[in-house]
Amino acid sequence: MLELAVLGLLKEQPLHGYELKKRLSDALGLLWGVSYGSLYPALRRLERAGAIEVVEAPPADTPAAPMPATGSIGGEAAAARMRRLGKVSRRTRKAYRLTTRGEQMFGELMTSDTGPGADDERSFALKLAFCRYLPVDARLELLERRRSDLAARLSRARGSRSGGDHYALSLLEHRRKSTERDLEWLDELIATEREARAANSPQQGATA
Amino acid sequence: MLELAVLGLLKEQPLHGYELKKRLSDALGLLWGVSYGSLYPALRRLERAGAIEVVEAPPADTPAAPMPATGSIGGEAAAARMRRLGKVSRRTRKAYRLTTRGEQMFGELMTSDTGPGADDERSFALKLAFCRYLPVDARLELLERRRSDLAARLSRARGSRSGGDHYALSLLEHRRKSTERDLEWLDELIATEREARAANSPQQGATA
DNA sequence: CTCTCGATATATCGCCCCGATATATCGAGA
DNA sequence: TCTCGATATATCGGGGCGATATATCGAGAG
Repeated sequence: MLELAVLGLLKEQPLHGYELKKRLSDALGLLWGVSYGSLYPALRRLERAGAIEVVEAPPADTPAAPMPATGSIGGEAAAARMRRLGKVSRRTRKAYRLTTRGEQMFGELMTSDTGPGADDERSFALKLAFCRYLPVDARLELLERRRSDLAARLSRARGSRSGGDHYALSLLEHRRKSTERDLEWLDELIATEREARAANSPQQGATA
Repeated sequence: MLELAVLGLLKEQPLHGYELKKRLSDALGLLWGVSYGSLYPALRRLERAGAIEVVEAPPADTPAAPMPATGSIGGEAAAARMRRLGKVSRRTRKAYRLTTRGEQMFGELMTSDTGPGADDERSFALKLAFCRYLPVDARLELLERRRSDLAARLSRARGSRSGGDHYALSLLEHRRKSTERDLEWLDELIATEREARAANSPQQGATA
């Protein structure tokens, strides 16, 4: 799960742990605030698996690892000043870059079906956030698999006879409605996606 | 989290692990299917903490632990038959009973504020499921705390300017609407609760 | 000028939860 | 008889989380 998030973020550009944490908590903070206690072990796992590799980031004069000027890593000027003063500070800062193996792993994770588990929602939201990296057919498959999962859950919810007090009943009902809304939303997404596919490759309808 | 669920179920009657698992997965399975890998350690923790204690459940002729006839623990007839035949089978079956300390811990867990964390929703749903054991004021506090948490999340969601592609935007928007629905639902619950309180003790409005 | 404070940055620890798996008994039916 | 599914308890590895430790750096207070 976390692996996928990291891989997805690193597809754009190399980043170091702190920045990854911020992006996962803020930008992708739709749901889910990742902790260092999971992030750094995840980075080590990915490194061990050969999916990412360290690039020596720091002082701006290292041409080997050109970090984008878009403030993602600050402090280069300061580091340069220190070096001029004869100090070697260089606080430990490692940036990670996606390898070919990492790209491959990203693709596998994006299309793998972990089955409806506990963090269903997180998992789907994450995949949706990186949906743009998938070919159109894979996008549709992702959306439709989610749709069928939710539909199954809904019919299960409808089937179970109500046991419990007022509060439990109300919660159950609210969640049922909520799932229905989710399905409607998914249907919209699917429709949009189908239109886009039809517009981009209309010959598919004629040849197949 | 799991502790609270176990404690809550044991308030009704003593149960053994397997039955607890079933009830947590089915009856309370609104969300959340607990695994043995968490349940048995949780039982051990609770036992260590003195919140629950083992009652020797099995063969129906043990008057010390009168299990309710409501099929929660089956197999007594079979066990009796075996005993008649001279066999001592007695497959290991331990039922757990809530202690006074356990009742106390339940109260603490129900009213404690873990703050908006990851399993926000689970936690609230769980507390709502056992809401009936709380005094009315505590119920209202529970509902209102949840309301303020959701309201905070909503305003945060509204505040963050949209960054991301079509999919991320759509997801964000959908989740925003979803939270709004949740708030409406909570408001209904709160209103109902207030009416109930007013009906049960109308003098409160006059004396205070 | 110094001192502290908050942001930057990496890393680890213990705890909880989960899925998978092992083990064993028992009733029902092939 | 033999297998299958339900009953029942337990453990293992691994991931995620909150808390915490450590260290540097820029900025503002005194």
